[in-house]
Amino acid sequence: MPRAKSSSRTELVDNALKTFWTTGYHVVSMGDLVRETGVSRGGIYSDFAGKEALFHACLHRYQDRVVTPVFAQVEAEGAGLEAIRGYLDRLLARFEANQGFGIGCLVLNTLAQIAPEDQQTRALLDQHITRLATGFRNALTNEAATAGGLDENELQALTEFTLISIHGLWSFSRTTADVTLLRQYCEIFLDLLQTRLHSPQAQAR
Amino acid sequence: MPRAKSSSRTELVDNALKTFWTTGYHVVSMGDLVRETGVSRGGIYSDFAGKEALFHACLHRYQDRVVTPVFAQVEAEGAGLEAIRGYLDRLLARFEANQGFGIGCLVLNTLAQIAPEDQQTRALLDQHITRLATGFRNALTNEAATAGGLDENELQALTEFTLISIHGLWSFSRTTADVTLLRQYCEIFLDLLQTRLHSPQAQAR
DNA sequence: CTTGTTTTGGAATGATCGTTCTTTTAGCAT
DNA sequence: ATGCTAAAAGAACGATCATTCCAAAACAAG
Repeated sequence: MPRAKSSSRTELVDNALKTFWTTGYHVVSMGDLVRETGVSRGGIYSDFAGKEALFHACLHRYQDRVVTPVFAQVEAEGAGLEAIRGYLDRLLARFEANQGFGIGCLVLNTLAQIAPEDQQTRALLDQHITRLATGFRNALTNEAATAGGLDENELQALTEFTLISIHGLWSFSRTTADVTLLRQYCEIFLDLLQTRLHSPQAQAR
Repeated sequence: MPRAKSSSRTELVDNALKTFWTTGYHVVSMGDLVRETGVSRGGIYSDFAGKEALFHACLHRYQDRVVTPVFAQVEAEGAGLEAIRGYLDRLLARFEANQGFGIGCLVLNTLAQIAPEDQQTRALLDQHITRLATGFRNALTNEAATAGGLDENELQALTEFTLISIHGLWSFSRTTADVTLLRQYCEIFLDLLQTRLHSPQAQAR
């Protein structure tokens, strides 16, 4: 009969996630992971095929533990612009909770440092980005519907605009300790969405 | 009497820059650099203290060879919104010239993957971001002056907004091969700047 | 307590890293 | 041509990497 594991393996992934997130995949060594997780080399390799497999597990855990809590409301049925505002508020609160420079988003950090030939990891990152895009499109579509609706092209453009803005927010959060700047950005961004969604004539070019 | 070097060392840095840019600092090995630059290990170490010193030289070269050609017009005296539009056009043209996913900006890529304790590299990256911020503020200030002027706070907010938008553009360019999306984003972004700079009443909250 | 099984901690391993060093090659002055 | 000097090439080095393996500890069952 299998014995219960003394240290739950959810902790292993949680601690590995934190280490990968703050330090970056390539910089983290197995020795670092052993030290930070408190699990021996044998223990890690008994549950994961290797460093990369553990990292992939961390990417999934990141989705569940980090992304879902702040993003689920945007994905919810009936979500609108208020849901997007709430998402940004939660991001800003998270930025504020940390001191000093931010550590950014694990997915976007990884995207900037994976080897070009690492298709498997890239696929996982693409999944994350697709998830965000789908969520934002959901909220934007709902919001536009309350104001008479927008054509598909404009909706797609606003979805991409939102996605790119979020990329910028995460990227820039790594360079500043001043959350006020990020908050100002979010205000301008939300104003723009509000205008584009509710005053479609304003977007004529 | 010293002999003239057979292969100019500007080529060494140029080729190393390309390698670091496409592959990322930590993934690139000295063996890769030897192969990609055509310069032997001895040759590299005779000119640079090590891998990190060579990389720092590449960051400087990146400024001269990549950033300055597309950004100098924004930094020029009298630059305005047109200069920012031109900068974006040159970025988009660069995206379009490449096929497949983009490789992003060397500075922003590096920012996402340096070890937390690498203060020296971080300082170089901060210099780049400060340069961009200063350039954008220059152009935005000039442009606002033609329309009656904006207060310092609003100008600062627009500068940061521009900076964050550029971060988003570079980051997202790594995830898509469709330059049309990036172009749409730029259009919306420029519209926003135009509105904020020339219709200050629109920004009342 | 004893036995059988599982997990653990860390030594061992082969590969690869950044760096150094030695040998070979090539250029210039005499 | 010859001797001198400096650069080029890559072999060699120690350190460190991810991974494997094994002996010892910890637990469950009898």
